[in-house]
Amino acid sequence: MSLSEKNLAFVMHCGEMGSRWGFNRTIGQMCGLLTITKEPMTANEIADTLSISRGNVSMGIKELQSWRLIKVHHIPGDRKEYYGPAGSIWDMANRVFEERKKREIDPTLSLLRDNILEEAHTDDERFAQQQMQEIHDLLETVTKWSAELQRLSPEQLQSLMKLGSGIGKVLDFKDKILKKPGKSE
Amino acid sequence: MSLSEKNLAFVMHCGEMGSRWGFNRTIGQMCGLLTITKEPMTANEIADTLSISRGNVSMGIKELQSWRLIKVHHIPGDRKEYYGPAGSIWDMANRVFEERKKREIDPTLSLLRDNILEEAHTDDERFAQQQMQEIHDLLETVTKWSAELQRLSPEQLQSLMKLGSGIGKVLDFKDKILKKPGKSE
DNA sequence: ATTTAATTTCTGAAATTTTTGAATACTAAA
DNA sequence: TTTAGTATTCAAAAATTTCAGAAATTAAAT
Repeated sequence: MSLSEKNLAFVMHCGEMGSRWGFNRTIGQMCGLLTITKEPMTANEIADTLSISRGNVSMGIKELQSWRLIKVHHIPGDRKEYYGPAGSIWDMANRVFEERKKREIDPTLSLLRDNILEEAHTDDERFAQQQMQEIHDLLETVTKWSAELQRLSPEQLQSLMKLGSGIGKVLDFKDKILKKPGKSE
Repeated sequence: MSLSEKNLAFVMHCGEMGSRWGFNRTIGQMCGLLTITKEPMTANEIADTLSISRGNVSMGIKELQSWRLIKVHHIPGDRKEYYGPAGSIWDMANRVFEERKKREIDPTLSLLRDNILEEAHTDDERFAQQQMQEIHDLLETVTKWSAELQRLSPEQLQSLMKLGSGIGKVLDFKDKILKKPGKSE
């Protein structure tokens, strides 16, 4: 199992970006490799292709599964496990996004909630609390919004994405349109 | 300069989240501290408050400045530098987002572009290239979109964010409304 | 110019993270 | 039950990152 020069370059790039994307080098490489490889690969093939230890691959697989980025395939009469991407590119991006939200936003949101509930005593605390409130509100909006996006049908999403600079126009219309009953929130 | 228990908890939390947010513990703490502290602080105050070395603070400041998250204040007749947040919470979130895009997406986008330009020779390469094309298109859409969002006025953004589940409805209307001329892309 | 106050850079030590590879566990077939 | 093929675990080694503190630098004040 050896990669063409270009494909190798891509896989290595994934490794280098790995840590920025939330995992480590090896896992980034594995993810990249499985994404551009047509047929699912065995753990040993992965290890050989990337020149890393078998144990490392095993850990990497576990991690990628916890991100729900890869899935296992089986071939009848063969007891090896074959790994491939868990879905489309779009699916994978969504998973990464979701998982990162869980790790990067949710814990902070929860801490902020607790903190905001308590009463501020000093002036310093009052100012701090205001700031925390703002952070909280911002994170909550983002959270709600991403949940909203995930709820849209693929067509709607497509439509929204393609909107581009049209978004401003549509927003302006929105006010006129949504003059239905009263409160909605 | 000592922090109340609650504020300390927040600052330490920022430290723990630091690496997930793209910097390291110390820098996370510094960022949190400066954000909830009303008055700008000197490097020494920061070092004392967080019990870290003066040199470390200096490096942290440089890093936070490269993220454009803090700015310097001067007090007439005082040659120390005072550091405070570079803008509102919203501004800061934007900066982090922007900066991370620059670090996490742009390099990949550029690699993918190069890769896609070349011609695929083998079947494996063809498949790989298809996948890369998809990743590329996705990242480009995200990029364009975030640029679009940044172009909106704060009011429009507010409006968009508050939309929540209304987004679906608005999208449906959009098709009817935008039945202007023909192509828009 | 010299002194003084401040900031920045640098180095190696410490802490943390990643990786390996041998030992162990698992599982299906013989 | 045993064996063979496979996957997983985990302690130790390697690599990387972070950090304190000293030395160097810069800039203001005298």
